Amino acid sequence: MSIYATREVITVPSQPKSQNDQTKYVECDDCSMNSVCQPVATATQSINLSDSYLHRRIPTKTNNVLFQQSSPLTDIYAVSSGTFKLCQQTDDSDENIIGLRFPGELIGEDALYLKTYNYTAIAIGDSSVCKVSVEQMASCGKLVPAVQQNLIELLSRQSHVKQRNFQAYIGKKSADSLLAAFLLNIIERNVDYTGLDDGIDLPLSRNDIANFLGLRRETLSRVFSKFQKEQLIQVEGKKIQLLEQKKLIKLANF
Amino acid sequence: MSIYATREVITVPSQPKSQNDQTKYVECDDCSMNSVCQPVATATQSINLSDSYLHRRIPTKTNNVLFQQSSPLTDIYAVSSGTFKLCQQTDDSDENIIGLRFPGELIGEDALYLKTYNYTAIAIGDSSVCKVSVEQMASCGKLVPAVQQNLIELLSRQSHVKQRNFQAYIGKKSADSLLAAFLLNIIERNVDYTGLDDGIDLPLSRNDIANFLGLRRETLSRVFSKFQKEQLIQVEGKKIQLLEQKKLIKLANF
DNA sequence: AGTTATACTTGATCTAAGTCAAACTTAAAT
DNA sequence: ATTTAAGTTTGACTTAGATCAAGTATAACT
Repeated sequence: MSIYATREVITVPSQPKSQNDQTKYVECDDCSMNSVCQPVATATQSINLSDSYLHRRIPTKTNNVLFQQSSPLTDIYAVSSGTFKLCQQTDDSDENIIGLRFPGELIGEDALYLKTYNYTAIAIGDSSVCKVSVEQMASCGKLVPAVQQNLIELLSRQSHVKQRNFQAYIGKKSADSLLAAFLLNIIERNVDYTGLDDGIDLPLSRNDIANFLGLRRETLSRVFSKFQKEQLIQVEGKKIQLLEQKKLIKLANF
Repeated sequence: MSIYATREVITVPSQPKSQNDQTKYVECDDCSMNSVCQPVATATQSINLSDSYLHRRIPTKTNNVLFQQSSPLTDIYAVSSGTFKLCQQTDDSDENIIGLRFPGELIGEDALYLKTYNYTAIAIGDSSVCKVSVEQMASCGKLVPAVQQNLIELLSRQSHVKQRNFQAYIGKKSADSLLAAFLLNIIERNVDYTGLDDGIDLPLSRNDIANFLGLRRETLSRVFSKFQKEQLIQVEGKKIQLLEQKKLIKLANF
């Protein structure tokens, strides 16, 4: 019944394939989905259940779509490298970015309740994802309670990430505090999963960032310029370094 | 080991106790936590496991604290009537409202991952909650996989609520759109759980609403006045009726 | 390379929200 | 019931961000 029944499972090693591959993958140990990926020990045996419902590190090119809004739930995903944007179409046919997902974070888990996806998920920059078949995992869960226990922790973790995201932006209105909060939120989420603590490599355009934060691109541009002039950040194309995290935290009034 | 081991279980009927009790309780059928509250059928028996880990409809007076930020996780809660605010202390010792919870919604579920609560939960107006002991539910879960399956759905549902909340405010900056989004978000959440579709009875002060939305109380007051003059809403004290939902939706640019 | 399109930045005005101050309204206290 | 305090609304002025417009940089195309 699963539409993936005949598709080959892509197995990729935990470390980058070659020394030329500069892609920063999240370590499996640091990934949200880890708890449902690892071999599960039962009373009598330790088996790698995950192979039966898991596709690891599927390469996903820029602008590839993981799933479309309103389509029925089949899989939930974890980002293993790159970035994804979650979009909804507005009435005036503008694309609206309603969330971002970074390595180690889940995509589509809220559809477990809804049964259909509530947004379209699109790769920005070349990325990769791990994918679990909901149907197949459910079967395994009936056999092995630990799989379910792990899924519970995973969902709670994602719930916490969402709470943090919400807190980051609610109640902030000035352009300075919004951008500071945005940069810190991204850093925070990347520290959790990749260990980097002051560098961002974000393939989002200024336009998309402005759209997401509810600012005009001109205003965002001015704040970027100001932050650079004040030596709070250092920008080289899409790479952003935070030079003065403490001052940014003050600006974001965390 | 549970600190609640000696506390009496409060059992309250699903309907209000007397005809004088005007409190609007969420119906158990409509509650987030329903899936872990109802009797669970196993192969050989149908038992009401819930009594062993569940306290139903505990009355909670205004300003009562469910738990303090940073204290260790013991229970997760569902609001059965009233409203709760989730707060964090800022460095300058201001109270910061970082979320609201309405009947049928969960509180503290993100601590399943964290193991400690990440905010302080306070009743605004007389309220009541249902409470599950995490430790005791976990034991039951090992015996009865259905308990865990239900918890998974519950967490996914809450994840969806949080996504909707985030979407409601992200990218909105004008005072008009923020207030419209706020009112619609609350109505939406109350429709899900109580079936009312255009009335709000919100014990939050204007000051708290302004704080939450990142507006000044003067600005919020002006927008309230404007919305009333334009016949979009009707206000009587803490009761708010939405007269023109379509216009409000346009304002909130949903 | 040179052209065209797209993305980003900077400047000059205008408008919406912040700030400060005072009046009014509702709730609490004696 | 009267006083006091807390919450809310309205007005006058200032400031931050939107808007409109032009310019520069970067990427894509032939």
